[in-house]
Amino acid sequence: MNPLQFYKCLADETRLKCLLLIVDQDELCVCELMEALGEHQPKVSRHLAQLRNCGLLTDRRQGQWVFYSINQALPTWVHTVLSDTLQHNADLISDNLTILEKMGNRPERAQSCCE
Amino acid sequence: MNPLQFYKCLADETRLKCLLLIVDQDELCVCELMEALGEHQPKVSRHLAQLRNCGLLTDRRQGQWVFYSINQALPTWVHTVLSDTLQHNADLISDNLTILEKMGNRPERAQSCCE
DNA sequence: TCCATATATATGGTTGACCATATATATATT
DNA sequence: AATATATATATGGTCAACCATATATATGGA
Repeated sequence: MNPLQFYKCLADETRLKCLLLIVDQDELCVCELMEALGEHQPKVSRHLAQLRNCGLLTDRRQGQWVFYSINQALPTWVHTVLSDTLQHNADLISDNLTILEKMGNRPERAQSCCE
Repeated sequence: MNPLQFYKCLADETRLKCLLLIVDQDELCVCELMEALGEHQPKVSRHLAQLRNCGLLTDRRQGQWVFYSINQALPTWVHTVLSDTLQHNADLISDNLTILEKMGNRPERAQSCCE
């Protein structure tokens, strides 16, 4: 992971919040992120695609939903930077987490075959 | 330190390299950074001013030179991110460090009054 | 067909590059 | 000491490139 590319990914409010929300929640789908952030679907989708193309996120489809999570193959220092940032700036997404928890109709996560 | 502003500062090659070089060398002046990066003076000066205005760097004038260093008042997580980034991506500035070490006429650092 | 998600295009705003110039200090010359 | 010059750094203006957003449309599964 090239640090310059990595920090460019973090240098946008929508992307930064998506990443921190996903770090906190392990896995979120586009509609949950839309709701939590109060942003339109194409905007969220576009930024998630960019984060996936850069290798920061991986996605898995389950029925109609696409769930995004942090790419576990990333080097340790990248995970450290992300969790340090969240830990010391939890207020940045606290409102979004509150909205997420109040959200109705959150998609059920199916167990994957081997869990 | 607002994380978004922080990461915007890191999301430019000139600024990222300036920061990592200064983390490595503790303190550098504009002419040393120009030489190490092979960039023109106004460009380097502009980016350093931005980093100082955001609170990432502090400067001290000594004769004709202005030395920049990391603002020690920054929160710990910021220092951690910077040193982690350098430690795991040393190759990013290794060429620049080589140039710096070969540079002639590097300004002498005066001891401050209390050291 | 409906719902969730992705993509294409156009537009507006931001940012960095570049050049010229300004300021400030040091050194040299008279 | 006064003046001229050199060096180090900062800043203002313009332009082009890039990026984010919005709208509209497309895809793909239930």
